[in-house]
Amino acid sequence: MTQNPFSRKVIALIRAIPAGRVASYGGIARLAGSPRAARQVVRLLHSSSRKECLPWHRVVNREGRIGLKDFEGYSEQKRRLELEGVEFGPHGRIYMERFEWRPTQEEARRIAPLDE
DNA sequence: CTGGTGACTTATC
DNA sequence: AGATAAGCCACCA
Repeated sequence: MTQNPFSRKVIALIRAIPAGRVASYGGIARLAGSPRAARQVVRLLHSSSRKECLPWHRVVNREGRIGLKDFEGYSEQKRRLELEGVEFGPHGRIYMERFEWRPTQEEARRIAPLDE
């Protein structure tokens, strides 16, 4: 399991993304208290998405585009999202203004307390 | 310790 | 819109 606070928060936050919504790597990192740690979110998705049963497909990049390459599961992620009602526009870009999950400060703190 | 790496992001052109 | 560069940070060989 992940012991350090940052990792635990990231895991908790990803788990909290509602179906039909998405979050960005940087957004999760920001909610977890480290705005610059987007690449650590990626690392955790690699190491824990399966073991922690995370809704990994709900995490995309800031532009609303899927980060995976075609041979890495791009189509599976897109399929999972579309199944949840997430809509893609031109250039495989999700309408983030409609689908990005933006919890309030209080919700975020409830999910990932700052004092761990 | 050092250097390489990544499902990123921001700034610039 | 696409390309490039630099910053980022935890992990790992």
